[in-house]
Amino acid sequence: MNNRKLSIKDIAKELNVSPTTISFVLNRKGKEKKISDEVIKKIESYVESVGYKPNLVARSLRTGSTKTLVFMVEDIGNFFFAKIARLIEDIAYKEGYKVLFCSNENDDMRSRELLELFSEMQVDGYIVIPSSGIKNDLSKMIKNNIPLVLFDRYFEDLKTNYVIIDNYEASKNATEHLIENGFKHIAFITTDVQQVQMLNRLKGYKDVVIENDIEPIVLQIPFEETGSKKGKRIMRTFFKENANIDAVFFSTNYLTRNGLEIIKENSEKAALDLGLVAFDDNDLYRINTPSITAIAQPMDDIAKQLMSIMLQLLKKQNKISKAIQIKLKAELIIRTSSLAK
Amino acid sequence: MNNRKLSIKDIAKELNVSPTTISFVLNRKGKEKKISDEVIKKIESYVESVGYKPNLVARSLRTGSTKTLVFMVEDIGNFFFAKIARLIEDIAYKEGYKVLFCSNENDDMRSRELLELFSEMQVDGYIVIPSSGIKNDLSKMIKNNIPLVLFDRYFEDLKTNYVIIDNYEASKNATEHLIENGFKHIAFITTDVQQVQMLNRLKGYKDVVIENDIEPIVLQIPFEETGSKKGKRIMRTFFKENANIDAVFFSTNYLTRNGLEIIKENSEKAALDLGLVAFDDNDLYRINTPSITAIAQPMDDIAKQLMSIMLQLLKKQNKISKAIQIKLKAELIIRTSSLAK
DNA sequence: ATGAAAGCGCTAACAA
DNA sequence: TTGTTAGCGCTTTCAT
Repeated sequence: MNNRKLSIKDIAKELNVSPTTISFVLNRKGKEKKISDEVIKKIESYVESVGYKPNLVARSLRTGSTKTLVFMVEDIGNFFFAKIARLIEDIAYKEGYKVLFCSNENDDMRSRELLELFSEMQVDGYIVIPSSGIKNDLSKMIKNNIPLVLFDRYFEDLKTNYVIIDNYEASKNATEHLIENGFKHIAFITTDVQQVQMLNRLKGYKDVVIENDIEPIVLQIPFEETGSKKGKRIMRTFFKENANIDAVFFSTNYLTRNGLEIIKENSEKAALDLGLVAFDDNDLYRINTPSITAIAQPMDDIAKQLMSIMLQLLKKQNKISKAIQIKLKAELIIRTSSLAK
Repeated sequence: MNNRKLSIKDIAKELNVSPTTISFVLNRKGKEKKISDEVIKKIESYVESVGYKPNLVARSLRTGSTKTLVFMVEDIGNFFFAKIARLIEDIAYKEGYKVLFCSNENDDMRSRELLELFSEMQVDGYIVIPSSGIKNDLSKMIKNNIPLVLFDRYFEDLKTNYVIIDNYEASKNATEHLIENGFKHIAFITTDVQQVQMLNRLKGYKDVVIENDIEPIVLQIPFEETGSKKGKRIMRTFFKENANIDAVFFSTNYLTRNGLEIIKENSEKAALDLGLVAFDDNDLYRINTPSITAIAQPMDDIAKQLMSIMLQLLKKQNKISKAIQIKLKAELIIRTSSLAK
């Protein structure tokens, strides 16, 4: 019933060897440091038998590295982010890193607080979806040569590493697809946030629609209201005032959810007749009636690229090289909701 | 361009005070330790001006507490777990704790590795969904008085803190509801894992069905096959061999997803005629056609209770009291999928 | 009202 | 081939 945890010192005393030797053996540097097989065996078997576990906090203090990464998104409860988180987790642990997930609520203050906290925690690297007002904070991190990779969005005038998808093209493809299927009054429902990824989605839609001599019909819901009663009211009014709409393109997943609900309120029949495309796929779109056409981001690839960049940064600290910027293609998964009626 | 981070020592030298004094001031013990206002102000403003940030690793080594919790679930990418994670995160950060999320894949080896890692990291507490073979590991933790709360499931013969829902009752209610709506051949689709929560769901179904002189129709898919092609084949065969089924009760969310897909393969019409209840709610069930009746776990409450227990444990270490065990009620959200056809 | 000094558990440069 | 020793940056007891 010895309560206090064993330390290297205790073991050293017990075995009549120095802490150094034990440290070497434990870190598998035994051979390298030419510790005799006999001693190695003695230490290993003793350590095994008493179930000694090293204290990582002490090691981190000494080495300056915590082997911990941060993964910061808007909301870790969101389907898309949760899935990416899972993929990141897998890769990170395989490489010997733990990862702290956190949600910044797309809020600058919160982002700042979190970044500060993690900096105090001495985490080794950051994978983040930036809220729109933290460019300066990120810029400082970059100057201090802290491993940082953005994703989902970025700042045009900030030389950061990032992994994004080609939102413009994805949006164009989806809009073209709707037009090809005979829809003439295509609404685009989005938020009013001024983030590159959202603006590019909007632009993709607009460009195609105008090119085809179709009038854009855009609804921009205030960001704070995307989930609220008021937001729903705004959508309801929008549909009422634009009764001629024959297709809807939702720019992000929570808008799809709320939008579909409102569309169904009126009549299930109407819902079936409407052309439909959603940005971001969901497991359940496949089994919906009608199954919902969606733009699927390549989550596996995003996670892989993020971690590949991160691991590179982690290795060659200091050697400042230019930013790695990766743009991936999203896939339009055509299901029945967007086919000619 | 001073690269190295400032330490308390540096500041002490600069201001001609001792590290002790600074530590007191930084930890808001200035008043308590009767440091003069003048010195307090001097230190605070200097610290502010140079942007000094304490090193939490060093603090943890010294204090023995990392202010970090672990939240371990099957798969953090799963809708239900991700939502709870988000709620836990909120509460934890408010209380000054960070939380490490991780997925154990319901695998004992992986669970063990993770627990070991976190123990080495000196985390302060554990909130976990246990895989079935780690009872002994948990038992050891409890003996060592490590703050631990289980959820979703537990071991009958292990005196742990836990938060669960009344699966038996939830399942009974759902089954009764289907019977009341005139369904006579109700299938129950589940996995073959021998976990309390799953067994209770099965039992709830069976008891009600037998009580009503209805023959149970149960499909238990091997756990490893729940997502695989083989699993789908098993389901397909099951539906073919039990053509008289008029309602299906899915015991968990991934089974619902795959099951619905298979049901729809044959005919969308058939899918509409089938009575349907799913364990665990999903945002999209509401907007499905038909909207899907689901058993919703009280996620908010689960998160609150988990953290409330955890915070209690964290406070009164050592004082071994008896296990806190909480059973919450799930809610049957009746939508159209389960109504009399 | 403030400071000196020890020590948390580990690693690594240097010594032997 | 192994040991001595000095810290990593902080907190806290004890002294003044």
